[in-house]
Amino acid sequence: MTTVEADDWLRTLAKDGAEIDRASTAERVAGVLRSRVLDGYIKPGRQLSEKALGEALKVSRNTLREAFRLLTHERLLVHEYSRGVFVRVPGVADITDLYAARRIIECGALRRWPEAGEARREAIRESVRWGERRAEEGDWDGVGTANIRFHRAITALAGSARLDEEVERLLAELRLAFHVMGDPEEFYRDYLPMNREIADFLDRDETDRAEGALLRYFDVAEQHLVTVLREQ
Amino acid sequence: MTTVEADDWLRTLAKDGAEIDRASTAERVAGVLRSRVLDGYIKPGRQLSEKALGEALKVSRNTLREAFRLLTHERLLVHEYSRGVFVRVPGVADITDLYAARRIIECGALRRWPEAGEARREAIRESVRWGERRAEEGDWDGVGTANIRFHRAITALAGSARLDEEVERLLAELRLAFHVMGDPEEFYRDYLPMNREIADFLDRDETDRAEGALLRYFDVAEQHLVTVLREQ
DNA sequence: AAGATAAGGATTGTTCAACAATCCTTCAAT
DNA sequence: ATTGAAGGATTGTTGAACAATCCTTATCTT
Repeated sequence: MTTVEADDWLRTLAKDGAEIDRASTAERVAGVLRSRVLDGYIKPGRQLSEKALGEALKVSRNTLREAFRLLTHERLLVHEYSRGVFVRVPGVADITDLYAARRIIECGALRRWPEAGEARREAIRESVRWGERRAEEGDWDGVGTANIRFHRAITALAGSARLDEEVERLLAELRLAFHVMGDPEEFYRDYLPMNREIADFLDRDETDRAEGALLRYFDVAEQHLVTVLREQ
Repeated sequence: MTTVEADDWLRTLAKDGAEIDRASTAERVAGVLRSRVLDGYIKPGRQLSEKALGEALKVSRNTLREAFRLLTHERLLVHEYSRGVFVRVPGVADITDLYAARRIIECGALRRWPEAGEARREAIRESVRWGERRAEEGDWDGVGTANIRFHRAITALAGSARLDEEVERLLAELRLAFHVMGDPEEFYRDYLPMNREIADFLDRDETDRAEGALLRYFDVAEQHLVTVLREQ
């Protein structure tokens, strides 16, 4: 190991550390809240009181308000004038809209399979294999994560960072819906074989049939969510 | 005019007024800044000083910071730790990504033409007619606005509010690029006939040919923007 | 002349306290 | 049961203060 090599990895590490330290407190708070909302610790409908949260997180109300503003654009929180900030409760209309958007984006991206590079293609296959392994071990959280990775990988076929970002937002909102509906295990179990079907069609370059299968997935998933939400 | 009817229009009017008054100062400031950035009054690259802007708009620095947080997610502003907030300067990579995203979304939405309602179809036609009238009167700002309406109308074929919102963001970012490049008159003049072509294909239900024309528009427009930005 | 270092000034990031505005809850009157 | 008033809690905004960071300028060294 020469000095030049040592300099390289040290420089990389120093750069990573610098990026971490340069996040403002408001951004850090937003990150903590985002995680807590997405993992279901803070449930949909819950009010985020400035006073209580400011004391708990030991930050000032102004800093907290900045963090809230960062999160409302992600549609995870709803800001109501004079009433406060709440975790969004997705309704049936939200689900319908989310799936309408996903159909356009993900089916459009899927059509890019013929010109996609091998890394992007492999990401789709790997997410399916990973989900199947998780299912064999009964790790349903892992299956859910694999499903998200599958859909991210489809979107990534388009090669647009902005599209990836928007799909992240859509998927995050869908996670709120899961928290409303409770245990999503049977949700994921049924759809893993559909992901396998889509990936197999793609591997045979049968893009039209893959798109048809993806649309069927969206139809079934949406119907399932809408039905469950209607029962709440 | 019966009392029932009178109650209806009064109630509607009172509701409109209530919505207007319930915007917080931070949101109002964000709206003012958004408009100023989009119409090019505040140019890409300009720093928005909290001190100067707070004095000019007669709001406190804390309120201004909230407004900034609202705008950074729209990708109009860039927030740099300890250095301040700047109007984003789009580069070539941004343009490439913007058009990659638009190809997926707008072409995907265009495919929904066969099942679209008449109102949505008419919005596309009307935006083209409107642009042609603006061009006859030499109103190039109006032509630019009509072009934006055309693309909004295409997106609206998908019937998703979230998609509409995302395309608004993409189009807003593109307007920043126009401000970098200067007078966009010749940009719009050349593309008005392409919009007409697309609308005519749609009216004949030749959706594939319309999509082909839309892709050609994206290719030419992107190339034009990239070329001009490279010269700056 | 070019590069490095230090100092000073300006701006940003955060906190705190205060007050106004608004909402929500409770209680009393009808 | 409904309405109105009062009180309490929370949100929205302001301004001052201080710490942290960056940028500019001046000085020193090579």
